[in-house]
Formats: sequence, C-alpha cells, structure tokens
Amino acid sequence: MSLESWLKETEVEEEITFEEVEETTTTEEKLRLKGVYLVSADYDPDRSKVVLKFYDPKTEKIFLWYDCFNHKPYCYSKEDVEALKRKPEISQNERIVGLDREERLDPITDRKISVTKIVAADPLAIGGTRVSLREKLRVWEADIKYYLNYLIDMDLQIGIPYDVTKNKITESKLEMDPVATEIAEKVLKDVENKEEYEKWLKILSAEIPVFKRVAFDLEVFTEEEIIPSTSKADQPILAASFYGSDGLKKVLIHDIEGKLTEDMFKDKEYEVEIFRNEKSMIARIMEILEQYPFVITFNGDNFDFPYLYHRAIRLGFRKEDIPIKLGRNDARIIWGIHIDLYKFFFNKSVKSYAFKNRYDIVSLEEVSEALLGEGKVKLEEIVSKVSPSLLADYSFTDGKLTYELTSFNNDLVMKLITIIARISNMTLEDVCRLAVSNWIKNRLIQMHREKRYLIPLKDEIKAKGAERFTEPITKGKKYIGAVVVQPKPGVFFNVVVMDFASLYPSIIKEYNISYETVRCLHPECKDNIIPGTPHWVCKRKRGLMSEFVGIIRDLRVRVFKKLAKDQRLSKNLREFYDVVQGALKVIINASYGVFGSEAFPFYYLPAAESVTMTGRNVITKTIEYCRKLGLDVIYGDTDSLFLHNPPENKLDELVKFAKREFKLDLEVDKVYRYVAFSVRKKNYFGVLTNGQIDVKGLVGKKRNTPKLIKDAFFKSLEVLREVYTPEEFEKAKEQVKKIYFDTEERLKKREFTLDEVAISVVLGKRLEDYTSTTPEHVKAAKLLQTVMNREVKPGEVIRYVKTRGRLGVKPIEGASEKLIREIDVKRYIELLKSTFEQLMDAIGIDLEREVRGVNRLESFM
DNA sequence: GCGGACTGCTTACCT
DNA sequence: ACAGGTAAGCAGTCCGCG
Repeated sequence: MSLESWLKETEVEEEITFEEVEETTTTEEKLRLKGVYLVSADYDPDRSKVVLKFYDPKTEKIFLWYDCFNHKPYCYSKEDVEALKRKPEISQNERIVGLDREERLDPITDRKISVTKIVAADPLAIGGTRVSLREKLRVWEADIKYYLNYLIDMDLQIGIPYDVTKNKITESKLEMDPVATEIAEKVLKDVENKEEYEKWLKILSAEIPVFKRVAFDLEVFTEEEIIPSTSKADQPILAASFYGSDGLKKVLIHDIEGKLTEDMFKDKEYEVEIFRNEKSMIARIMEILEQYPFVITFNGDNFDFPYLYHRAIRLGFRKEDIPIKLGRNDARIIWGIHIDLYKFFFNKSVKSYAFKNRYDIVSLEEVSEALLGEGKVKLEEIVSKVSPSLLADYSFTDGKLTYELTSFNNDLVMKLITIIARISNMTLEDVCRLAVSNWIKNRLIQMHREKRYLIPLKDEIKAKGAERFTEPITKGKKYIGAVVVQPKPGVFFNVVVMDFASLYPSIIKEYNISYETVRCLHPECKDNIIPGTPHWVCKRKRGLMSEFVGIIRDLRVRVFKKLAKDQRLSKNLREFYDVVQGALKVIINASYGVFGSEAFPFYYLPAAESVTMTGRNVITKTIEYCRKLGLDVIYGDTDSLFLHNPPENKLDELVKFAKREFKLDLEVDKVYRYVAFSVRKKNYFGVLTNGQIDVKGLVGKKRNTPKLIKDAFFKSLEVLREVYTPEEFEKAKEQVKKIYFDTEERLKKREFTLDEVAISVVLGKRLEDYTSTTPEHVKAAKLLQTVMNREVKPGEVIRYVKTRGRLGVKPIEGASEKLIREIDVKRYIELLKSTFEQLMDAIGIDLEREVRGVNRLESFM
C-alpha cells in the first residue's frame, strides 16, 4: 500500500481522542497533601492564574494547585500615582487594576525612594507583547517571569517538601541529620548573617525523592538522511520507545506494510506493541506518557514533542485534546514535567564543571559513550530502511540511554537538576533549559526583593560606573584577564603546585565585589581602591553578589565537602552531599564570568575587571614573596604557582603570607615527580607522585589530532612515565626518538588505515557563514554537501584526510580504503613532527637536528 | 609571477 | 547567551624582486 492511500484510509476511521486529563485535586474540599515537593510553576492563561506543580513521592503523582490568593502581576514606576493616572497608557488601560505607593531602596545610590506599584490583571499587560506596559513606559521589575515572581512573593521554594491543603501551603518539617547539624552549628557560630545560612542549610540538605519518570523517544520516516520537519509532520511515525523508572521497557511499532506479527519480537528484552493505525498509536503514546509525572527526552523540545503534536493534529486530533504545550523554545506537558537532556548537557557549566568536558559534542551517542560507557545501536542505513527488528532495537536503546543518563550514579543528574533548582529557585524545567547566568540572575532577583531593593535597569548599572578601565591582552576581548607566568624550559624533578582555592569567587567574597559596591556613591569608600585600577569598593554595605557567592562558597567548603567525607554517615548520604557540593561548585565557578557577560542583567565591567585585577595583584605579589623566600617559581597560571624543590617550612610561610596579606587560602594542589616545560605557556606534561601522567595543552592530546599521531604520542608518554631520575631520561629519550621515526616510517610506507589519519574538526557555524576564509574542514564539509548530497550542520564533527588532490582534503564519510593512495604523506609527517617537537622541546631533544642527521645517513645509503 | 613575512580566522585548549 | 589568555595551522594579502 502506498503511503498516500494509507493516509487517506485512516482519515475515515472513527475518531480517537485522548483520555481526559485528570481533573485537578483543588476542586476536592478535603485536599490534604503531606510532604509533596514543589517542582514547578507556570501561568495558566485560561484561568488567569498561576499553577503550581507538586510531586508526591508516596503516590508518585503530580498535583496541580491553582492560586487561590488572587495574586496579580505587577511592575514599578518611579512616578507617583497622580502622574501615572494622567498617562493614557495607564488611565485608558482596563487591564491595569491598581496603583500603590511603596518604599524601596535604590541599591545604586543606597537611598530610599518612593515608587508606584502598577498592578495588572494579567502578565501580558506588563510584558510579553508589543503593547505591554514595559514597551510604553519606563518601568522596573517588569521582565521577571510571572510565575517566578509569584514564588518569590509567596515565599515558596522549589525543590523542597510542603504540606498542602486547598488554600494553604506550609513547609513540611524537615529533620536534619545529626552529623550535618553538628557540622553546620560550628559554621553558624562565626558568620555575619546566621539566619540566611540556616535557611540555605535547610533547603540544601533536604532529602530528594526518587522521581517516577519515563524516557521517551520517537522514530520518524525519512527519505534521506535529514531530520524530518516538525512543523509539516508529513511523514509517519515509525516507532516510539519508553523506558521507565518502574521497569517499563516498551517499543511501539508502526506496521505500515501490515506484515508484522508479535512473534517477530519474541525474544527482545522489551515488550512490543504493533499498530496498523498511526492514530491509535499516537493515542497510546499519550496514554503511556501520562502515567508518568516526569518525561525525559533527548531533544524533545525541538523534535519528539513538536513532531508528536503536529502529527497528531495532522491525523485529526483536536488541539485541546493534546496535553502538550509548545513554546518558542520548549515543549511542556501539562500533567507533569518534561526534562530535555539535550539542553541540560549542552549547558556550558554543566559540561565543564559538572562533567569535566568528558564529552565534546552534545549528542545522545557522545554523551552516553562518555558518561555511561555505552553507545547507540549502529545503523548502516537510515531508520526508514532497516528491518523492523533493528528499528525496534535502535529505538529502544535510545530510550534506554536517555533514561540511564538520568539514573547513573544513583540518579546523579536528577539530583543535580533539583539542587540547582533549589539554589536558583527556578522550576526544574527552566533549570535544564536555561544557562547559568539565568540561574544566578533569579536568585539575585529574590535577594533584591527580600531586602526591598528596587532592581535597577541595565542602563542604570551601566550609567553608574565609568567604562572599563583595563585593556585586554587578547584582541576582541573587553577587559584584562589573568596572569600567565612564562615557564622556565626544561625538566624539573619534585615540583609542588600551590594554588588559591577558587580564587575568583573568593575575591568576590572577601573584597565585596558586586555591581552596586564597586564604585559606590559613598564618599568615604573612595579610598578603598582595587590595586591597579581607579575603582574603589564599598565599605558600608555587603554587596549582593558578594553575599551570595560567600554563602554558597562557605557552605560548600565548610559544610557539604566535609559531610561528603564524613565516615559516620552512610554511603548513600555521603554521595548525596557530594552531589550538593558539586552543584554548589557549578554555581560558584560561574559567578565571576557572568559579570563580564552582556546577557547577565547585573553585567558590570568594573566589577569583572576588579576581580581579574585583584587576581593579578595577588599572584604577582605572591611570586615576589616567593623570591624573598628563595622559592623557585618555574610556572604559574591565573591562580597557581609551580615551585621547584620547595622546602616544607617555606611553603607554610607562603600559605600564611597569602592569608595575612589577601585573606585567601593557598594550598597544595598536586606534586609532580617531574614536570617538563618548553617555552610555551599552557603547554606542559608531568608525572605526578602517584605515577599518573598529566598532559596540558600539547597538540598530541587534542581531539583533532589524527589517531596515528596521537597513539605515537601517548606511547611516548608511557615511556616517560617510567622515568624516576635525570639519568633515566637518556634512555627514555632514545625510545621516544624511536617511536617518532617508526611512526614516520609507517607514514612513508602508507602502512595505516584511513581511520588512523582522519582529522576530526567541529564545524563551528553554517557553511555559508564562512565568509572570510575556507578552512580545511569546511572544504571537506562542502564536498560532503555538494558531491555526496549530505546536509551538514553546525556542531557536527567533520572527519577528513589531507590529500594530494586540488583541494588538498577529502571527507572520510563514504570513502573506501582506496583513498589511502591519495593521502598527502608529507603533510602528515609535518604534523607528526610538530606534535613531537612540543614534547621533545621540553625534554631537550632537538628534533630538527635529529631529522637532518638521519636524512643525511639515509642519503648515503 | 613567486615566495616569504605577516595578519586574521578558526579551533581547541588552560585556568 | 559565564570570562580572558595561549598555541597552532591554514587562508589570504602584501611586498619585494630588474
């Protein structure tokens, strides 16, 4: 049967609709829920109310709770009520329902001001459309999402348990672990704002429930290797897979040709349901999904849910019967929480701080391979062409991997998301979709509100400070960054690396850096200068950012890191506290960067450069003190100092100096048996005292280096790992040389596979955006697109080889081993040479001379 | 018209 | 939509050279 006739046939079938979404419990008079976790909030435009989502771990269900306090959205004006009433934007707007005078503190001037609260009937009257108040008048606090505003006003905290009745929400009593209490009490004794700490301790140490969830993945028919259009949704769904925390393992298969039987899938590890009718299959998909309060996808915002939605519409479902809400950048499910892992793993902070850049490309394949050690089912062809059995396996594995990404290490990812939601007080959905500047922004907004500060507008912050003062070292940057010490070339045995514990956040904390405190308006603060700048810092008030970073940092170092190691606690609990301290670290590490990012509402270059300039001063002064102590500084970068053969007692003195002089913690980071430097910065290797190899920045470890060269490089490192004394170096050097020449021989004789000489480079932007130059990988990508008719997208890895042909490159995809004959061996030898030069430079081999020597020898033979 | 010096673009890395 | 600093290769341009 052709696809077209098949579609026609389905249209005449009887109407299938989704089951009614469960009526919310608010209508029940008796509603009484205990220990239910607040996980989300949203605005329901139909009821003109905020809806809260509570997760009950006992029944494993989500309850929707609609506002019953008649809370209204609002913003502020600096004009008085009378003046506002004279404005047509206010007087002729029936959606403005109230004007109230209020007192606020302007954090920039540190003076009380009177403002008018403009109350509206719905959030769109404030902002979000072209005719909203925000676009017409100069108003404050008008771009806070309404449901987040609600949480703040109602003093609600995401991620902790509540007892809920129809018209009352109270925090559940939380029992803190006695060990945690003991450690926390010590810290509480000497902090300036005890209540704030207590609040945080309670929020962060609350238990996290197991979230009942299902991972969901859709496979759709496609003619070519292109992603089907979600808006057209003109191709049938082929399969849907489910993997649930309750053990559900299921694949729904669409039997387009009417040839499938259940027997064909008998020995699978998952159940299979076969559907002749796509419409019933969609209804079944929805039925399964709705049994789970949390739905996990990998890219469900931009593919699975929009496709499902539009396909359902196309097949005749009514809009109001589909419980999916498609936004500009997200897909929400009205009965629960949709978590899109693609967005979460794409997050720069998550990628680097939580997962240490263990994955480079954000794809289900790469991320699972890196974090789970398990990849997708490999297909030789596109999904539309493989056998039903293979398609089912493929789909199932995608669902399974997606689920496992949330369950590995004892539900690490779910916990991480929950803890970040607690810190930022954002919904779980927002946490996994928005970036770190948003997380920090939301918590700062709440802090402003709690202190009754009026949140300044971006232009007010900008107008307050002079432009940046420093010149960046790197072209195209906005201000100066860190100091990198020129390394002393050579091999050094017994090297101790000292570093300042989270230097920038500590500076923000200790030096009171915040947008309102740097260049404050108090005359008496103007002598409190940041070294090397004309900026000064407030002496009268603690800055908001400084307070926030200070608390988070203290709690991490003094409470949660300790708890994570406390042997009196169960392994489970220690693991949990370790996740907490890890989440705190993610936030702390990003706290400086946001000051220099325009996307951040509290963007303020004088604050950013105050941090880096203080850092420069700290490291420079510490190096000077090392000289005084007779310590030999052979290298340093930003917050670290490499000391050659330092006497123990001198190190103690250095630590004391840092504490006394800067109030900062300097500590031993690592100790090298030996470390080898060339003249290059950020470029060295060493062997730690435990025998572990540490390579930094060398070409040999870069992801785009061909395997052949990489292997030779790491083989050499293995040799160097066995070196314990300067004498042993000589033998090792000979071995490294041999590895080099052996590899060169292999290249000359073409004894390699295509895979070994493939160069993998990420395509950074769309092909047509490379306007000034055409780098090699772009040439290869263009060949892929034009010759092989294969669409290439930014973010994709292009694998190519260097050839002797006109263009000099060819893509690997679809090529046979015959391509080896075209390889430009000469250019690979150059690559090998430069890779080894970095290594050999450091250990004192002049590669150029060695090569000439051998060549001369060869020419005689 | 050609080659070396130079600059700018691009990617990947370090802290 | 967190930052700046560094290395390296290649593409493209400029300049000198009878």
